[in-house]
Amino acid sequence: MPAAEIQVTLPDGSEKRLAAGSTGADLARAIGPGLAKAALAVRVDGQVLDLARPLPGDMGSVRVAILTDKDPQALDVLRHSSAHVLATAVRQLFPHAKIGFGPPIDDGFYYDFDIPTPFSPEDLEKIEAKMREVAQADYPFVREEVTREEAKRRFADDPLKLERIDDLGPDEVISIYTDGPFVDLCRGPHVPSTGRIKHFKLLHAAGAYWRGDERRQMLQRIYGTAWFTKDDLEAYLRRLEEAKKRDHRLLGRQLDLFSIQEDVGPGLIFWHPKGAMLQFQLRRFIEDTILARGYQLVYTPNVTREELFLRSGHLPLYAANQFPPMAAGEGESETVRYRVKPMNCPMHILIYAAQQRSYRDLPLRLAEIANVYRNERSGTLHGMLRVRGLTMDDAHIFVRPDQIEAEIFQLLDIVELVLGQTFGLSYRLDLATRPDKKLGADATWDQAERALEEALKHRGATYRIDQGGGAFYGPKIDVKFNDAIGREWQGATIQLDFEQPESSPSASGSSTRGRTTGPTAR
RNA sequence: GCCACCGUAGCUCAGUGGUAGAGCUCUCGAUUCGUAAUCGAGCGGUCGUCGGUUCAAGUCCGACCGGUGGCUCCA
Repeated sequence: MPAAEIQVTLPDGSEKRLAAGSTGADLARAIGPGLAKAALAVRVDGQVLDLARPLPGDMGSVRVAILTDKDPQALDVLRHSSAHVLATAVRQLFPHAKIGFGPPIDDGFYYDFDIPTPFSPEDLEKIEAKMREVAQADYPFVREEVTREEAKRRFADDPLKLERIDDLGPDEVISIYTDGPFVDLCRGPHVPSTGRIKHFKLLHAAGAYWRGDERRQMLQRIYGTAWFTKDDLEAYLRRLEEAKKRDHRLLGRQLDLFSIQEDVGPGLIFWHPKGAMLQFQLRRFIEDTILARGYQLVYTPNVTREELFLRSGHLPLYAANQFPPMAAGEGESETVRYRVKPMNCPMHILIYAAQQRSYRDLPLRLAEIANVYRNERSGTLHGMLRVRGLTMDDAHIFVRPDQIEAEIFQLLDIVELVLGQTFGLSYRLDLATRPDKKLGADATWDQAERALEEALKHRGATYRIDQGGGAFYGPKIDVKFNDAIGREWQGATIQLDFEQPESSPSASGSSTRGRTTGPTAR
């Protein structure tokens, strides 16, 4: 027996009674005509829903907020709806385009299309013009719930959507949204109609693998941005312009700090005198910082017999990122393969293992500001922020299990001192857990992941879980920050490794290795 | 690596297959009240590289090198 009335509690604590089956729009109207006009969506017990959805009436009083353009959550809704308008326009101009995903993102939205010929800049202009027509037409966003069979029938010509439908769990509600001529499989919510979307701009097109998987087909992605007011849109576009002026690649040239020479190769940095002085000062600062915290400096070779990286487990799993081997003659006729080092771990472990160690020696903190070379994929290179040759502030700490937490605390302190206090960067912590390609037993991973998470929790740090983002030898805490253009980069990383000490000939089985990489980049 | 776009003077960029250009910088000169940009002149280019098409290629085609944006912030 459904209740004849539903009771809602508004954000200001007041309560309202509505007839059963009333929608968010009904509630807004009941509160006032101004709000009814400004309303975009509702938030019911924390969940954002379409204005046209009936409010749930079967669980007593619900907390309901009417979302307007004042609410940041409403901006996501607007952008999600903008993505649908984009797809609506593309389908009008390119009826054969198959649709992928079209979510809201920070500062905007995108939509992926499977289309034989990629979009040209002129296409984007036409699409944006068509989007304005779609917005002007003020099509309502109509939601319906369908069965799995019905959904498959409706999207029979859209293989990407069919794949998505197959991935939906048996209990999930399948909803589709229609705006004018366009129908999309979509979770929602959306603004009431396309007319609410007024201030937007398409930014650029780019290739993007279906589901981010490079083994799958390449789709054509269109990025755009959308805002509630013209001022917001213009301010955003201005911000992009300003950010361009602060691009380190531009400043590097203007201030004569560094260059990259085609004769030498991509991702390899030449530090000019002024830039080198900056690096010199930074190194001194880092060295002072870590020496004061019980780290000991070491220096190790830049090349090594390949054997070392075989033993450490790097080669099978990391070879794609290492430069190919070079040969050197040794002895009478023998040729031995050498590798440039991409990281220092095996080297530092050799120093640790060079003599008998007692648990009394722990923690042993070995640090090196080292040049390493990695064969990064050409498409990922970017100025000084993604390179093939870099100088890393790298340390390996050999610890007993009961010392792990204290060391992680100190590492996070160093991160805060350098990134936060010294450079004023706001950064984020990610706990990256075991990847598919990995060494070691699950029990070891359980232990390592738990140790990192405990340290984060005890410190009261906020962090996110990066599922499967760990290194092949252990989980890690990644420190990420944004550059002047708003792009995100990985700075420091704190990693736990139970494996390499074990596979190393004389390292103690009870020791564990922590490792940190600082922000010194080259 | 993959997709798109781009590569012309030190920098920013124009340049329907037919004799390589502009602004800024720089050098010199003039002028001045000219507060880094007043006026004039000059310097500066195998048009990324290699090959092809053509009577003729910066322009069209191919390969390569390099750069820019992007490659799950999941229906």
